Amino acid sequence: MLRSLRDRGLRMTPQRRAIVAEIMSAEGHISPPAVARRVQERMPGVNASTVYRTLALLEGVGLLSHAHLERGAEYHRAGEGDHVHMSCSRCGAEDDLSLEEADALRRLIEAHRDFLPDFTHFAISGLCGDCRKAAGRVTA
Amino acid sequence: MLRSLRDRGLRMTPQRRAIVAEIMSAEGHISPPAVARRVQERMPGVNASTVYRTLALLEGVGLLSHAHLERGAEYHRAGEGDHVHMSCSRCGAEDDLSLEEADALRRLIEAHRDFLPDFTHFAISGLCGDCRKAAGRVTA
DNA sequence: GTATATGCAAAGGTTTTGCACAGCC
DNA sequence: GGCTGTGCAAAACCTTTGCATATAC
Repeated sequence: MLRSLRDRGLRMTPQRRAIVAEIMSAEGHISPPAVARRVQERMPGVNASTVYRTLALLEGVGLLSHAHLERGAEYHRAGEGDHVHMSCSRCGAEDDLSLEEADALRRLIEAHRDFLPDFTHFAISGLCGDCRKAAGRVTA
Repeated sequence: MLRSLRDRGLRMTPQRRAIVAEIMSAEGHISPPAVARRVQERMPGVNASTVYRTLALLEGVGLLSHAHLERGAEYHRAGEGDHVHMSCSRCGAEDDLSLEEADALRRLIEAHRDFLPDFTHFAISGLCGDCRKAAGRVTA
């Protein structure tokens, strides 16, 4: 991944190393402010603007992607680990859908519309099993 | 709808009337700052904080819902008109999916997971037909 | 040595909050 | 008249930007 940067005439600075390390070590997604906080713990003085610029840069190169979850944009390693986020609007529980599973959704939409969906970009909101039962009791 | 408020011991003020009117007249979704701007055109002096408080209130009562689109949260009348937003990540084109169409997606997810998705809450990102062809030419 | 990256500071935008006053019921 | 709602002002966030300095290559 360092190579991706070098090939573009970009530099591998200590700050970038730290930011990359933090995102790679974070399982799943992480928000820019969270990245900033964590990086600053290990490397005080790193500025938030550097974090934002680096995240945008790494996304531009294709190393990272961002997705929109309930709390806002979150970054994650691009590629292999991609998956669809499902979050319960009632209790906040999170679950994932593999790309294989999402593929069935994709085909369904393509059958109706001339549109190629990317379900990894926005989360899918809804009710988890437990909350569904609970809500049913209250509402009905 | 005024009744929904009265029944809760809530008051129908001119500001609320204006805010409700603005959202109901807006086809589709509208962001809080946009609501504020429009309301202030007709009723100068209405404060943004009033708009935010009112939107939250109306959502709590069930009159409004908000959805997350590419540009952030947007409010819309709850109920009937609900639909799924699909937006092209390349050109920004928007298209909708009816709830009937979305129902097929729902069933698919329910078949795999114990999760009841609400596709109206987050948009679905992807490539529209035109951009898909265009992107295909470039990438492939 | 030079172009890139960073820190700093400031600004922009959205959203929230505390408080005193106004106004709906 | 009492309690809710509003305006105002301030603050809390998040994010972006301009510029001088530092530094990777």
